[in-house]
Amino acid sequence: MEEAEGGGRKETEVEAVGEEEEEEEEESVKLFVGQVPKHMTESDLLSLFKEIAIVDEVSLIKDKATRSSRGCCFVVCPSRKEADKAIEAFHNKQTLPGASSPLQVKYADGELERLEHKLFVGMLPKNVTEDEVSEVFSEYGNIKDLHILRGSQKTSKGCAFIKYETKEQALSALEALNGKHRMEGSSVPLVVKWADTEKESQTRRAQKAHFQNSANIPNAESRHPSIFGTLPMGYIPPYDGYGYQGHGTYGLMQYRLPAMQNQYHSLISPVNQGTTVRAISPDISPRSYSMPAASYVGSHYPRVPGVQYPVAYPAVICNRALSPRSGASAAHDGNSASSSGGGAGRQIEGPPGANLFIYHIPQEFGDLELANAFKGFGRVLSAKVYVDKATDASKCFGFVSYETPEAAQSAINAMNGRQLGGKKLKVQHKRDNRQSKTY
DNA sequence: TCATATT
Repeated sequence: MEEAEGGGRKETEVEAVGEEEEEEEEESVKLFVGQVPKHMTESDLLSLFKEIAIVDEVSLIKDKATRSSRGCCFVVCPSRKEADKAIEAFHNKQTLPGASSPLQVKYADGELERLEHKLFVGMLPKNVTEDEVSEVFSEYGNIKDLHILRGSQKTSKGCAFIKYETKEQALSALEALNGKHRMEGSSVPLVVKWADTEKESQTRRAQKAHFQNSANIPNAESRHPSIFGTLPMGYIPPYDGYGYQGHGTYGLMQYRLPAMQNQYHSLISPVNQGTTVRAISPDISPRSYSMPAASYVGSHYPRVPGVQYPVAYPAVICNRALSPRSGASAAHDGNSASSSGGGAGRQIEGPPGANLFIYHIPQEFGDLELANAFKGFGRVLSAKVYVDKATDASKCFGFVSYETPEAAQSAINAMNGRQLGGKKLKVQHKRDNRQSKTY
C-alpha cells in the first residue's frame, strides 16, 4: 500500500490532525523517571516537575495486574530544551522520601534516536572514505554527524551511521538512496534505513548470539562480513537489488524477534507459565508505539510524515477519574503495618543508620528467610534479597531496614560473621545514596 | 560486596 502511492505524499491521511499538533509530536520529548516512591501520584510528580520545566504529561508506570505504581514514570516535555532542564535539575540530584537512591531522569528508550534523525547505511564499499559518503548524502541535507564503522584494520565494515539536521532531510535521503544508489566500486545499491534504537540493537545482538550458537551456518560470517555485524540474526535473505527497505523480509525478521524472546524466556523461567498465560499477540510492535502489523513494512514507519502515530499515552493524569476502583481490587493495598511477615519484599528505608547491607546470604534464602533471620533485633521494615533478573537466582546479597539505628547496630553485632548456611554473613551499614534533602 | 523499572 505504501509503495503503491508512488510520488504521492501521504498528507491526505492526516486530515484528522491539525498541523500544529503534528509539530508538537515532532518536538516533544519523553523522559523516563526512575526512583519514584510508589506512593507518589501523577499529580505529585507533575507539581514536582513543573517547578523546573514545562510538562505536557505525566504518566505513572503501573503494574498491569495490581495497578499499583512500579516506581517509575514518563514525563513528556514540549521541547528538548524543557526536557534537558528537567534532567539537569533532577537526575541524580535528590532522593525522594521513600526511595532508596536519587531520582533518575533520562530520555526514554528510543527518544534520542528519534530526535537525532539518525540513519543506518549499509552496503558501503570496504574502502569507502568519509568524504565519499558525505558527498552522496549531503545532497539531501546538513549532515550533523557521520560515523563509518571500521574493523580491526582500518577497512570499513561496510556500514555507517549518519545524523541529519532535520527529519525531512533524513527521510529524503532514505527515500532517494535506499536500494537505488550504487556507490562506486560496489555491485549492489546502498541500504538506508532508520537506525535502530539502543534497545533494538541489544536485542538483536542477543538474538544473533543465540542464533549462532544453536544453528550452524558454515562460513556465514566470512562470506558477508559487511552486513553480518549489523543486520539481524546473522541471516541474509537473497539479495535482489532493491534493498531491504519496504521489501518485507527485513521487516518480518524484526517482527519475529519478540516472539522468539518469549520462547527463550519461558525456557529459562518455567515458573511463570502456571500463573501467566500469554498469547503471542498479533500486535507485537518493534517500537514502542503500537501500529497495525501491516504498517511496518521496512522500519521507517514512526517517522514518516503524515502518518500519525497514536498519541495514546495510556495512563495520563486525567485517567484517575476514569478508573474507579472496585471494592475488590482495593483489598490488596493493605498498609505496611498490617503485613504479617515482617517487611519481606517491601523496600522501605529506615532512618539513617538503620539500613543494612548483607552479603553472603545463603543461596536459597528469599526475602522472608532474610527477614526472619534478622527479626530478633527490632522491627524489620523491609528485607530484600536481590535476584538475577534473567535466572531468578539469588545474588546472595540484600538489604534489611530497621526502624532505629540501634536495632541495626545490634543486628550487626550479633549477625556479622555469623555462619549461616555454608558461608559467614557480612553485615554492615548500607551505603547512603541520599544526595540532598527531600521536600 | 550496595539495587529494580521503559506505558
